[in-house]
Amino acid sequence: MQDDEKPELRRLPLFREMTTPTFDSLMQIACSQSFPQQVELIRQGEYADFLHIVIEGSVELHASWNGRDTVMGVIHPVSTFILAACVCDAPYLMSARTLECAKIVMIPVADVRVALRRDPDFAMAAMRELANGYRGFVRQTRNLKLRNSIERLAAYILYRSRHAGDSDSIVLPVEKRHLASYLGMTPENLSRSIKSLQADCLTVQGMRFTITDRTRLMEIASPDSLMDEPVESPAKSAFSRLAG
Amino acid sequence: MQDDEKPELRRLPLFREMTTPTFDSLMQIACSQSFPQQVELIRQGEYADFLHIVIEGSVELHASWNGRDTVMGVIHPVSTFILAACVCDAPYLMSARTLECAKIVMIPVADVRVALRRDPDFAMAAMRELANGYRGFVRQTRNLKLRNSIERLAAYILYRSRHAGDSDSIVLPVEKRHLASYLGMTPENLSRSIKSLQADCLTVQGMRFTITDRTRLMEIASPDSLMDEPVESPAKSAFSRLAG
DNA sequence: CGATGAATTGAGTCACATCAACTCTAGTGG
DNA sequence: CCACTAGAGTTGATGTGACTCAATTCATCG
Repeated sequence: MQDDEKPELRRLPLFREMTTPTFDSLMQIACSQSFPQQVELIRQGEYADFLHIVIEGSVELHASWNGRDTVMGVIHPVSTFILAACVCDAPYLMSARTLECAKIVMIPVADVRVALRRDPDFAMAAMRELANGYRGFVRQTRNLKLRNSIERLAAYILYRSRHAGDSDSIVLPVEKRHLASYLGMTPENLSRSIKSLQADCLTVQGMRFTITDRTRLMEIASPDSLMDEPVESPAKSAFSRLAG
Repeated sequence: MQDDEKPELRRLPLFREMTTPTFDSLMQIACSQSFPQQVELIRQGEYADFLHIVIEGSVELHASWNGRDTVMGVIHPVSTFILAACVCDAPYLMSARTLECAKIVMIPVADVRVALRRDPDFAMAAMRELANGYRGFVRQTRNLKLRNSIERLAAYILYRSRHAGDSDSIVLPVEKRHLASYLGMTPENLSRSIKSLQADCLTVQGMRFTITDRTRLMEIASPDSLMDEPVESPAKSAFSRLAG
Protein backbone atom coordinates (compact mmCIF):
# COMPACT_ATOMS: atom_id res chain seq x y z
CA MET A 1 0.00 0.00 0.00
CA GLN A 2 1.68 3.18 -1.17
CA ASP A 3 1.43 6.41 0.77
CA ASP A 4 0.50 8.49 -2.24
CA GLU A 5 -2.67 6.48 -2.78
CA LYS A 6 -4.04 7.16 0.67
CA PRO A 7 -5.21 10.77 0.24
CA GLU A 8 -7.22 9.72 -2.77
CA LEU A 9 -8.93 6.96 -0.81
CA ARG A 10 -9.47 9.32 2.09
CA ARG A 11 -11.52 11.52 -0.20
CA LEU A 12 -13.99 8.75 -1.03
CA PRO A 13 -17.46 9.21 0.49
CA LEU A 14 -17.01 5.89 2.24
CA PHE A 15 -13.80 6.93 3.99
CA ARG A 16 -14.21 10.68 4.20
CA GLU A 17 -15.99 10.87 7.52
CA MET A 18 -14.33 8.09 9.45
CA THR A 19 -11.86 8.89 12.23
CA THR A 20 -8.22 9.12 11.30
CA PRO A 21 -7.16 6.23 13.57
CA THR A 22 -9.71 3.94 11.94
CA PHE A 23 -8.63 5.05 8.50
CA ASP A 24 -4.96 4.55 9.32
CA SER A 25 -5.54 1.12 10.78
CA LEU A 26 -7.42 0.06 7.65
CA MET A 27 -4.66 1.45 5.46
CA GLN A 28 -2.04 -0.50 7.33
CA ILE A 29 -3.73 -3.76 6.47
CA ALA A 30 -4.84 -2.78 2.99
CA CYS A 31 -2.76 -3.86 0.07
CA SER A 32 -2.87 -2.59 -3.45
CA GLN A 33 -2.29 -4.82 -6.41
CA SER A 34 -2.10 -4.36 -10.15
CA PHE A 35 -3.93 -6.69 -12.47
CA PRO A 36 -3.71 -7.13 -16.23
CA GLN A 37 -6.82 -6.80 -18.33
CA GLN A 38 -9.44 -9.54 -18.52
CA VAL A 39 -8.63 -10.95 -15.12
CA GLU A 40 -11.43 -12.42 -13.03
CA LEU A 41 -11.16 -10.58 -9.70
CA ILE A 42 -14.11 -12.17 -7.99
CA ARG A 43 -16.43 -14.95 -8.98
CA GLN A 44 -20.15 -14.97 -8.25
CA GLY A 45 -21.07 -17.48 -5.56
CA GLU A 46 -17.85 -17.16 -3.63
CA TYR A 47 -17.70 -15.53 -0.24
CA ALA A 48 -16.43 -12.02 0.27
CA ASP A 49 -12.82 -11.95 1.39
CA PHE A 50 -11.79 -8.38 0.59
CA LEU A 51 -13.50 -5.06 0.09
CA HIS A 52 -12.25 -3.87 -3.29
CA ILE A 53 -11.49 -0.33 -4.37
CA VAL A 54 -10.61 0.57 -7.94
CA ILE A 55 -7.72 3.06 -8.08
CA GLU A 56 -6.86 2.83 -11.74
CA GLY A 57 -8.41 1.12 -14.75
CA SER A 58 -11.94 -0.19 -14.81
CA VAL A 59 -13.74 -3.24 -13.55
CA GLU A 60 -16.83 -4.82 -15.02
CA LEU A 61 -19.49 -6.44 -12.88
CA HIS A 62 -21.36 -9.19 -14.63
CA ALA A 63 -23.66 -12.06 -13.82
CA SER A 64 -24.08 -15.40 -15.50
CA TRP A 65 -26.64 -18.17 -15.32
CA ASN A 66 -27.30 -21.21 -17.42
CA GLY A 67 -24.73 -20.25 -20.03
CA ARG A 68 -26.07 -16.72 -20.40
CA ASP A 69 -24.13 -13.70 -19.23
CA THR A 70 -24.97 -10.07 -18.71
CA VAL A 71 -23.08 -6.93 -17.74
CA MET A 72 -24.49 -5.45 -14.55
CA GLY A 73 -22.26 -2.37 -14.37
CA VAL A 74 -18.78 -0.97 -14.63
CA ILE A 75 -16.71 0.50 -11.83
CA HIS A 76 -14.34 3.36 -12.58
CA PRO A 77 -11.79 4.99 -10.29
CA VAL A 78 -12.08 5.83 -7.52
CA SER A 79 -14.92 3.64 -6.28
CA THR A 80 -15.49 0.67 -4.06
CA PHE A 81 -17.45 -2.40 -4.98
CA ILE A 82 -19.00 -5.49 -3.35
CA LEU A 83 -19.58 -3.62 -0.12
CA ALA A 84 -22.95 -5.36 0.27
CA ALA A 85 -21.45 -8.85 0.18
CA CYS A 86 -18.88 -7.75 2.78
CA VAL A 87 -21.55 -6.35 5.08
CA CYS A 88 -23.84 -9.36 4.73
CA ASP A 89 -21.04 -11.93 4.88
CA ALA A 90 -22.79 -13.58 1.98
CA PRO A 91 -21.74 -14.90 -1.43
CA TYR A 92 -21.12 -12.42 -4.23
CA LEU A 93 -24.11 -12.05 -6.54
CA MET A 94 -21.92 -10.77 -9.34
CA SER A 95 -18.54 -11.57 -10.82
CA ALA A 96 -15.97 -8.87 -11.48
CA ARG A 97 -13.25 -8.74 -14.09
CA THR A 98 -10.80 -6.07 -15.14
CA LEU A 99 -11.52 -4.44 -18.47
CA GLU A 100 -8.15 -2.73 -18.73
CA CYS A 101 -5.09 -3.01 -16.52
CA ALA A 102 -6.30 -2.02 -13.09
CA LYS A 103 -4.87 -1.16 -9.73
CA ILE A 104 -7.05 -2.43 -6.91
CA VAL A 105 -6.82 -1.78 -3.19
CA MET A 106 -8.09 -4.64 -1.10
CA ILE A 107 -9.05 -4.58 2.55
CA PRO A 108 -9.86 -7.85 4.34
CA VAL A 109 -13.56 -8.00 5.22
CA ALA A 110 -12.83 -8.93 8.82
CA ASP A 111 -11.02 -5.62 9.27
CA VAL A 112 -13.75 -3.71 7.50
CA ARG A 113 -16.28 -5.21 9.88
CA VAL A 114 -14.19 -4.34 12.92
CA ALA A 115 -13.91 -0.76 11.67
CA LEU A 116 -17.66 -0.60 11.08
CA ARG A 117 -18.33 -1.68 14.63
CA ARG A 118 -15.73 0.67 16.12
CA ASP A 119 -16.40 3.78 14.09
CA PRO A 120 -20.04 4.92 13.92
CA ASP A 121 -19.19 7.54 11.31
CA PHE A 122 -17.78 4.84 9.06
CA ALA A 123 -20.94 2.79 9.59
CA MET A 124 -23.03 5.82 8.63
CA ALA A 125 -20.95 6.33 5.51
CA ALA A 126 -21.30 2.66 4.57
CA MET A 127 -25.03 2.96 5.14
CA ARG A 128 -25.24 5.92 2.78
CA GLU A 129 -23.06 4.14 0.24
CA LEU A 130 -25.37 1.13 0.30
CA ALA A 131 -28.47 3.30 0.15
CA ASN A 132 -27.05 4.94 -2.96
CA GLY A 133 -26.21 1.58 -4.45
CA TYR A 134 -29.71 0.38 -3.70
CA ARG A 135 -31.16 3.40 -5.44
CA GLY A 136 -28.86 2.81 -8.38
CA PHE A 137 -30.32 -0.62 -8.91
CA VAL A 138 -33.86 0.65 -8.47
CA ARG A 139 -33.05 3.07 -11.29
CA GLN A 140 -31.65 0.28 -13.40
CA THR A 141 -34.73 -1.86 -12.88
CA ARG A 142 -36.99 1.07 -13.80
CA ASN A 143 -34.89 1.67 -16.87
CA LEU A 144 -35.09 -1.96 -17.99
CA LYS A 145 -38.80 -2.35 -17.37
CA LEU A 146 -40.11 1.01 -18.53
CA ARG A 147 -37.91 1.93 -21.49
CA ASN A 148 -37.37 0.00 -24.68
CA SER A 149 -33.93 -0.53 -26.11
CA ILE A 150 -33.68 2.63 -28.24
CA GLU A 151 -34.90 4.74 -25.34
CA ARG A 152 -32.31 3.12 -23.09
CA LEU A 153 -29.58 3.86 -25.60
CA ALA A 154 -30.69 7.47 -25.98
CA ALA A 155 -30.78 7.88 -22.20
CA TYR A 156 -27.32 6.38 -21.94
CA ILE A 157 -25.91 8.78 -24.49
CA LEU A 158 -27.41 11.71 -22.63
CA TYR A 159 -25.99 10.31 -19.41
CA ARG A 160 -22.52 10.14 -20.90
CA SER A 161 -22.95 13.63 -22.27
CA ARG A 162 -23.82 15.02 -18.83
CA HIS A 163 -20.80 13.15 -17.55
CA ALA A 164 -18.60 14.96 -20.03
CA GLY A 165 -19.90 18.31 -18.82
CA ASP A 166 -22.91 18.45 -21.15
CA SER A 167 -20.64 18.14 -24.15
CA ASP A 168 -22.19 17.15 -27.46
CA SER A 169 -19.29 14.85 -28.15
CA ILE A 170 -18.72 11.72 -26.12
CA VAL A 171 -16.49 8.70 -26.33
CA LEU A 172 -17.75 5.31 -25.21
CA PRO A 173 -15.78 4.11 -22.19
CA VAL A 174 -16.27 0.43 -23.08
CA GLU A 175 -16.61 -1.78 -26.13
CA LYS A 176 -19.97 -1.74 -27.83
CA ARG A 177 -20.76 -5.37 -27.11
CA HIS A 178 -20.29 -4.69 -23.39
CA LEU A 179 -22.50 -1.65 -23.63
CA ALA A 180 -25.08 -3.74 -25.47
CA SER A 181 -25.10 -6.29 -22.69
CA TYR A 182 -25.35 -3.59 -20.05
CA LEU A 183 -28.28 -2.03 -21.87
CA GLY A 184 -29.96 -5.42 -22.12
CA MET A 185 -29.64 -6.05 -25.84
CA THR A 186 -27.50 -7.94 -28.33
CA PRO A 187 -24.54 -6.31 -30.10
CA GLU A 188 -26.41 -6.57 -33.42
CA ASN A 189 -29.34 -4.75 -31.98
CA LEU A 190 -27.25 -2.03 -30.43
CA SER A 191 -25.70 -1.52 -33.83
CA ARG A 192 -29.12 -1.14 -35.40
CA SER A 193 -30.32 1.16 -32.63
CA ILE A 194 -27.30 3.38 -33.13
CA LYS A 195 -28.02 3.44 -36.81
CA SER A 196 -31.58 4.50 -36.28
CA LEU A 197 -30.39 7.33 -34.04
CA GLN A 198 -27.89 8.35 -36.70
CA ALA A 199 -30.77 9.05 -39.04
CA ASP A 200 -32.16 11.38 -36.44
CA CYS A 201 -29.88 13.12 -34.06
CA LEU A 202 -26.43 11.58 -33.94
CA THR A 203 -23.20 11.19 -35.90
CA VAL A 204 -20.90 8.31 -35.13
CA GLN A 205 -17.23 7.61 -35.81
CA GLY A 206 -16.18 4.46 -34.05
CA MET A 207 -16.43 5.03 -30.32
CA ARG A 208 -17.09 8.77 -30.68
CA PHE A 209 -20.70 9.89 -30.75
CA THR A 210 -21.64 13.45 -31.55
CA ILE A 211 -25.10 14.69 -30.72
CA THR A 212 -26.47 16.71 -33.62
CA ASP A 213 -30.01 17.18 -32.35
CA ARG A 214 -30.20 17.16 -28.60
CA THR A 215 -33.87 18.07 -28.52
CA ARG A 216 -34.76 15.04 -30.60
CA LEU A 217 -32.54 12.80 -28.48
CA MET A 218 -34.27 14.03 -25.35
CA GLU A 219 -37.64 13.40 -26.92
CA ILE A 220 -36.65 9.78 -27.38
CA ALA A 221 -35.06 9.27 -23.98
CA SER A 222 -37.41 11.44 -21.92
CA PRO A 223 -34.75 11.86 -19.27
CA ASP A 224 -36.10 11.52 -15.76
CA SER A 225 -34.34 12.30 -12.52
CA LEU A 226 -35.90 9.21 -10.94
CA MET A 227 -34.52 6.88 -13.56
CA ASP A 228 -31.28 8.36 -14.83
CA GLU A 229 -28.27 8.25 -12.60
CA PRO A 230 -27.27 11.67 -11.31
CA VAL A 231 -23.74 12.77 -12.16
CA GLU A 232 -22.10 13.60 -8.86
CA SER A 233 -18.48 14.37 -9.64
CA PRO A 234 -17.35 14.88 -13.22
CA ALA A 235 -15.92 11.97 -15.19
CA LYS A 236 -16.08 9.02 -12.89
CA SER A 237 -18.18 6.03 -13.80
CA ALA A 238 -18.95 4.45 -17.14
CA PHE A 239 -22.39 3.00 -16.63
CA SER A 240 -23.56 3.90 -13.20
CA ARG A 241 -22.46 4.13 -9.65
CA LEU A 242 -22.76 0.83 -7.82
CA ALA A 243 -21.92 0.65 -4.18
CA GLY A 244 -22.14 -2.94 -3.13
CA MET B 1 -49.28 3.95 18.42
CA GLN B 2 -50.66 1.00 20.37
CA ASP B 3 -48.60 -0.88 22.93
CA ASP B 4 -49.43 -4.29 21.52
CA GLU B 5 -47.80 -3.43 18.21
CA LYS B 6 -44.43 -2.62 19.73
CA PRO B 7 -43.16 -6.13 20.45
CA GLU B 8 -43.79 -7.07 16.85
CA LEU B 9 -41.79 -4.09 15.62
CA ARG B 10 -39.08 -4.82 18.15
CA ARG B 11 -38.60 -8.22 16.51
CA LEU B 12 -37.81 -6.69 13.12
CA PRO B 13 -34.18 -7.03 12.02
CA LEU B 14 -34.02 -3.25 11.77
CA PHE B 15 -35.11 -2.67 15.37
CA ARG B 16 -33.96 -5.88 17.05
CA GLU B 17 -30.48 -4.80 18.00
CA MET B 18 -30.99 -1.17 18.88
CA THR B 19 -30.92 -0.04 22.50
CA THR B 20 -34.19 0.02 24.38
CA PRO B 21 -34.08 3.78 25.02
CA THR B 22 -33.64 4.46 21.31
CA PHE B 23 -36.44 2.08 20.48
CA ASP B 24 -38.74 3.59 23.05
CA SER B 25 -38.02 7.12 21.92
CA LEU B 26 -38.84 6.16 18.34
CA MET B 27 -42.01 4.44 19.44
CA GLN B 28 -43.15 7.51 21.30
CA ILE B 29 -43.06 9.58 18.13
CA ALA B 30 -44.27 6.84 15.82
CA CYS B 31 -47.89 6.76 14.88
CA SER B 32 -49.83 3.95 13.30
CA GLN B 33 -52.57 4.55 10.83
CA SER B 34 -55.04 2.41 8.93
CA PHE B 35 -55.61 2.95 5.24
CA PRO B 36 -58.27 1.56 2.93
CA GLN B 37 -57.24 -0.32 -0.17
CA GLN B 38 -55.93 1.42 -3.28
CA VAL B 39 -54.62 4.43 -1.40
CA GLU B 40 -51.48 6.15 -2.62
CA LEU B 41 -49.19 6.22 0.40
CA ILE B 42 -46.20 7.82 -1.22
CA ARG B 43 -45.64 9.26 -4.64
CA GLN B 44 -42.41 8.92 -6.57
CA GLY B 45 -40.49 12.19 -6.74
CA GLU B 46 -41.60 13.47 -3.36
CA TYR B 47 -39.22 13.73 -0.47
CA ALA B 48 -39.17 11.20 2.34
CA ASP B 49 -41.13 12.38 5.35
CA PHE B 50 -41.71 9.14 7.26
CA LEU B 51 -40.12 5.73 7.46
CA HIS B 52 -42.99 3.33 6.80
CA ILE B 53 -43.56 -0.07 8.35
CA VAL B 54 -46.34 -2.38 7.19
CA ILE B 55 -48.09 -4.03 10.15
CA GLU B 56 -51.13 -5.44 8.38
CA GLY B 57 -52.24 -5.73 4.78
CA SER B 58 -49.91 -5.29 1.85
CA VAL B 59 -48.34 -2.42 -0.01
CA GLU B 60 -47.29 -2.37 -3.63
CA LEU B 61 -44.25 -0.47 -4.82
CA HIS B 62 -44.50 0.70 -8.39
CA ALA B 63 -42.81 3.09 -10.76
CA SER B 64 -44.22 5.05 -13.63
CA TRP B 65 -42.74 7.02 -16.48
CA ASN B 66 -44.17 8.48 -19.65
CA GLY B 67 -47.56 6.89 -19.10
CA ARG B 68 -46.11 3.43 -18.48
CA ASP B 69 -46.24 1.79 -15.08
CA THR B 70 -44.59 -1.24 -13.56
CA VAL B 71 -44.79 -3.08 -10.27
CA MET B 72 -41.41 -3.08 -8.54
CA GLY B 73 -42.35 -5.18 -5.54
CA VAL B 74 -44.84 -5.84 -2.77
CA ILE B 75 -44.31 -5.37 0.93
CA HIS B 76 -46.00 -7.70 3.37
CA PRO B 77 -46.12 -7.51 7.16
CA VAL B 78 -43.95 -6.96 9.03
CA SER B 79 -41.47 -5.05 6.91
CA THR B 80 -40.17 -1.55 6.46
CA PHE B 81 -39.89 0.26 3.18
CA ILE B 82 -38.32 3.39 1.68
CA LEU B 83 -35.43 3.24 4.13
CA ALA B 84 -33.01 4.28 1.38
CA ALA B 85 -34.88 7.50 0.61
CA CYS B 86 -34.90 8.31 4.34
CA VAL B 87 -31.18 7.70 4.67
CA CYS B 88 -30.29 9.68 1.57
CA ASP B 89 -32.76 12.46 2.22
CA ALA B 90 -33.65 12.13 -1.44
CA PRO B 91 -36.85 11.82 -3.44
CA TYR B 92 -38.63 8.49 -3.55
CA LEU B 93 -37.80 6.49 -6.65
CA MET B 94 -40.99 4.47 -6.33
CA SER B 95 -44.60 5.09 -5.46
CA ALA B 96 -46.44 2.97 -2.91
CA ARG B 97 -50.12 2.12 -2.66
CA THR B 98 -52.09 -0.19 -0.44
CA LEU B 99 -53.35 -3.34 -2.13
CA GLU B 100 -55.71 -4.26 0.69
CA CYS B 101 -56.63 -2.36 3.84
CA ALA B 102 -53.35 -1.81 5.62
CA LYS B 103 -52.08 -0.67 8.93
CA ILE B 104 -48.90 1.35 8.64
CA VAL B 105 -46.57 2.62 11.33
CA MET B 106 -44.83 5.85 10.40
CA ILE B 107 -41.76 7.36 12.00
CA PRO B 108 -40.63 10.87 10.99
CA VAL B 109 -37.36 10.70 9.07
CA ALA B 110 -35.78 13.37 11.26
CA ASP B 111 -36.20 11.13 14.28
CA VAL B 112 -34.93 8.10 12.41
CA ARG B 113 -31.81 10.05 11.49
CA VAL B 114 -31.26 11.17 15.07
CA ALA B 115 -31.59 7.58 16.23
CA LEU B 116 -29.13 6.43 13.55
CA ARG B 117 -26.57 8.92 14.75
CA ARG B 118 -27.08 8.13 18.42
CA ASP B 119 -27.29 4.36 18.27
CA PRO B 120 -24.49 2.59 16.38
CA ASP B 121 -26.29 -0.74 16.64
CA PHE B 122 -29.26 0.78 14.88
CA ALA B 123 -26.99 2.18 12.20
CA MET B 124 -25.46 -1.27 11.73
CA ALA B 125 -28.90 -2.81 11.43
CA ALA B 126 -29.95 -0.18 8.89
CA MET B 127 -26.76 -0.87 6.98
CA ARG B 128 -27.53 -4.59 6.86
CA GLU B 129 -31.11 -3.87 5.86
CA LEU B 130 -29.94 -1.71 2.99
CA ALA B 131 -27.31 -4.24 1.96
CA ASN B 132 -30.04 -6.87 1.79
CA GLY B 133 -32.27 -4.55 -0.18
CA TYR B 134 -29.41 -3.84 -2.55
CA ARG B 135 -28.87 -7.53 -3.07
CA GLY B 136 -32.59 -7.99 -3.64
CA PHE B 137 -32.48 -5.59 -6.54
CA VAL B 138 -29.33 -7.16 -7.93
CA ARG B 139 -31.26 -10.43 -7.93
CA GLN B 140 -34.21 -8.79 -9.64
CA THR B 141 -31.98 -7.30 -12.33
CA ARG B 142 -30.34 -10.68 -12.93
CA ASN B 143 -33.75 -12.28 -13.14
CA LEU B 144 -35.02 -9.75 -15.67
CA LYS B 145 -31.94 -9.83 -17.85
CA LEU B 146 -31.06 -13.51 -17.79
CA ARG B 147 -34.40 -15.32 -17.71
CA ASN B 148 -37.21 -15.11 -20.23
CA SER B 149 -40.81 -14.69 -19.13
CA ILE B 150 -41.74 -18.36 -18.72
CA GLU B 151 -38.58 -18.98 -16.74
CA ARG B 152 -39.39 -16.03 -14.51
CA LEU B 153 -42.89 -17.35 -13.91
CA ALA B 154 -41.59 -20.83 -13.12
CA ALA B 155 -39.04 -19.37 -10.71
CA TYR B 156 -41.72 -17.29 -9.07
CA ILE B 157 -43.95 -20.31 -8.53
CA LEU B 158 -41.06 -22.21 -6.96
CA TYR B 159 -40.33 -19.18 -4.79
CA ARG B 160 -43.92 -19.09 -3.55
CA SER B 161 -43.79 -22.80 -2.96
CA ARG B 162 -40.68 -22.51 -0.80
CA HIS B 163 -42.45 -19.72 1.00
CA ALA B 164 -45.34 -22.02 1.79
CA GLY B 165 -42.95 -24.55 3.32
CA ASP B 166 -42.20 -26.37 0.07
CA SER B 167 -45.85 -27.11 -0.41
CA ASP B 168 -47.00 -28.17 -3.88
CA SER B 169 -50.05 -25.97 -3.54
CA ILE B 170 -49.77 -22.21 -3.49
CA VAL B 171 -52.18 -19.30 -3.66
CA LEU B 172 -51.16 -16.11 -5.43
CA PRO B 173 -50.92 -13.25 -2.95
CA VAL B 174 -51.84 -10.63 -5.57
CA GLU B 175 -53.97 -10.31 -8.66
CA LYS B 176 -52.55 -11.79 -11.82
CA ARG B 177 -52.20 -8.50 -13.64
CA HIS B 178 -50.05 -7.18 -10.80
CA LEU B 179 -47.97 -10.33 -10.89
CA ALA B 180 -47.62 -9.92 -14.64
CA SER B 181 -46.32 -6.40 -14.22
CA TYR B 182 -43.92 -7.49 -11.49
CA LEU B 183 -42.60 -10.26 -13.72
CA GLY B 184 -42.18 -7.81 -16.59
CA MET B 185 -44.88 -9.03 -18.93
CA THR B 186 -48.42 -8.22 -20.00
CA PRO B 187 -51.46 -9.88 -18.36
CA GLU B 188 -52.23 -11.63 -21.66
CA ASN B 189 -48.77 -13.08 -21.78
CA LEU B 190 -48.84 -14.22 -18.18
CA SER B 191 -52.08 -16.00 -18.98
CA ARG B 192 -50.44 -17.77 -21.89
CA SER B 193 -47.34 -18.61 -19.90
CA ILE B 194 -49.49 -20.15 -17.17
CA LYS B 195 -51.30 -22.15 -19.80
CA SER B 196 -48.09 -23.47 -21.24
CA LEU B 197 -46.98 -24.57 -17.77
CA GLN B 198 -50.36 -26.25 -17.27
CA ALA B 199 -49.59 -28.52 -20.18
CA ASP B 200 -46.42 -29.53 -18.38
CA CYS B 201 -46.27 -29.41 -14.66
CA LEU B 202 -49.07 -27.36 -13.14
CA THR B 203 -52.79 -27.36 -12.44
CA VAL B 204 -54.58 -24.07 -11.90
CA GLN B 205 -57.88 -23.10 -10.32
CA GLY B 206 -58.16 -19.34 -10.12
CA MET B 207 -55.48 -18.09 -7.77
CA ARG B 208 -54.51 -21.57 -6.60
CA PHE B 209 -51.64 -23.26 -8.39
CA THR B 210 -50.74 -26.88 -7.75
CA ILE B 211 -47.39 -28.19 -8.85
CA THR B 212 -47.82 -31.61 -10.48
CA ASP B 213 -44.28 -32.08 -11.76
CA ARG B 214 -41.75 -30.26 -9.65
CA THR B 215 -38.79 -31.72 -11.51
CA ARG B 216 -40.04 -30.30 -14.78
CA LEU B 217 -40.78 -26.94 -13.19
CA MET B 218 -37.25 -26.81 -11.83
CA GLU B 219 -35.87 -27.70 -15.24
CA ILE B 220 -37.59 -24.63 -16.62
CA ALA B 221 -36.71 -22.23 -13.82
CA SER B 222 -33.21 -23.55 -13.05
CA PRO B 223 -33.43 -22.11 -9.55
CA ASP B 224 -30.24 -20.39 -8.48
CA SER B 225 -29.33 -19.15 -5.04
CA LEU B 226 -27.74 -16.05 -6.58
CA MET B 227 -30.91 -15.05 -8.40
CA ASP B 228 -33.86 -16.33 -6.38
CA GLU B 229 -34.68 -14.58 -3.17
CA PRO B 230 -33.95 -16.69 -0.11
CA VAL B 231 -36.91 -17.36 2.17
CA GLU B 232 -35.88 -16.13 5.57
CA SER B 233 -38.90 -16.55 7.82
CA PRO B 234 -41.92 -18.51 6.60
CA ALA B 235 -44.79 -16.69 4.89
CA LYS B 236 -43.77 -13.09 4.81
CA SER B 237 -43.35 -11.35 1.51
CA ALA B 238 -45.23 -11.71 -1.75
CA PHE B 239 -42.62 -10.91 -4.32
CA SER B 240 -39.37 -10.24 -2.63
CA ARG B 241 -37.86 -8.52 0.33
CA LEU B 242 -37.12 -4.88 -0.31
CA ALA B 243 -35.40 -2.84 2.29
CA GLY B 244 -35.29 0.69 1.04
C1' DC C 1 0.59 -7.07 -44.20
C1' DG C 2 -2.15 -11.15 -42.76
C1' DA C 3 -4.67 -12.44 -38.64
C1' DT C 4 -7.81 -11.86 -35.05
C1' DG C 5 -11.72 -10.16 -33.01
C1' DA C 6 -15.16 -6.37 -33.11
C1' DA C 7 -18.74 -4.21 -35.55
C1' DT C 8 -22.06 -4.14 -39.05
C1' DT C 9 -25.55 -5.81 -42.23
C1' DG C 10 -29.24 -8.70 -43.95
C1' DA C 11 -32.58 -12.54 -43.72
C1' DG C 12 -35.40 -15.31 -41.11
C1' DT C 13 -37.49 -16.48 -36.74
C1' DC C 14 -39.23 -16.09 -32.22
C1' DA C 15 -40.82 -13.93 -28.09
C1' DC C 16 -43.65 -10.81 -26.61
C1' DA C 17 -46.92 -6.88 -27.19
C1' DT C 18 -51.21 -5.11 -28.98
C1' DC C 19 -55.93 -5.11 -30.02
C1' DA C 20 -60.39 -6.91 -29.85
C1' DA C 21 -63.70 -10.21 -28.54
C1' DC C 22 -65.27 -13.16 -25.28
C1' DT C 23 -65.78 -15.57 -20.61
C1' DC C 24 -65.79 -15.75 -15.90
C1' DT C 25 -66.44 -14.05 -11.41
C1' DA C 26 -67.91 -11.13 -7.74
C1' DG C 27 -70.62 -7.59 -6.19
C1' DT C 28 -75.04 -4.84 -6.69
C1' DG C 29 -79.69 -3.83 -6.60
C1' DG C 30 -84.26 -4.98 -7.98
C1' DC D 1 -83.05 -15.27 -6.00
C1' DC D 2 -81.85 -13.64 -10.22
C1' DA D 3 -80.56 -10.41 -13.83
C1' DC D 4 -77.23 -6.77 -14.33
C1' DT D 5 -72.84 -4.79 -14.29
C1' DA D 6 -67.89 -4.02 -13.93
C1' DG D 7 -63.57 -5.60 -13.93
C1' DA D 8 -60.38 -9.53 -14.17
C1' DG D 9 -58.96 -13.09 -16.86
C1' DT D 10 -58.63 -15.59 -21.11
C1' DT D 11 -58.29 -16.44 -26.02
C1' DG D 12 -57.23 -15.59 -30.81
C1' DA D 13 -55.43 -12.82 -34.62
C1' DT D 14 -52.02 -9.93 -35.82
C1' DG D 15 -48.01 -6.82 -35.50
C1' DT D 16 -43.47 -5.60 -33.99
C1' DG D 17 -39.32 -5.43 -31.42
C1' DA D 18 -35.61 -8.08 -30.57
C1' DC D 19 -32.80 -12.36 -31.16
C1' DT D 20 -30.26 -15.75 -34.09
C1' DC D 21 -27.35 -17.01 -37.60
C1' DA D 22 -24.42 -16.18 -41.30
C1' DA D 23 -21.79 -13.23 -44.13
C1' DT D 24 -19.21 -9.19 -44.68
C1' DT D 25 -16.63 -5.12 -43.37
C1' DC D 26 -13.73 -2.76 -40.26
C1' DA D 27 -10.14 -1.93 -36.82
C1' DT D 28 -6.09 -3.25 -34.30
C1' DC D 29 -1.91 -5.37 -33.63
C1' DG D 30 1.90 -8.43 -33.96
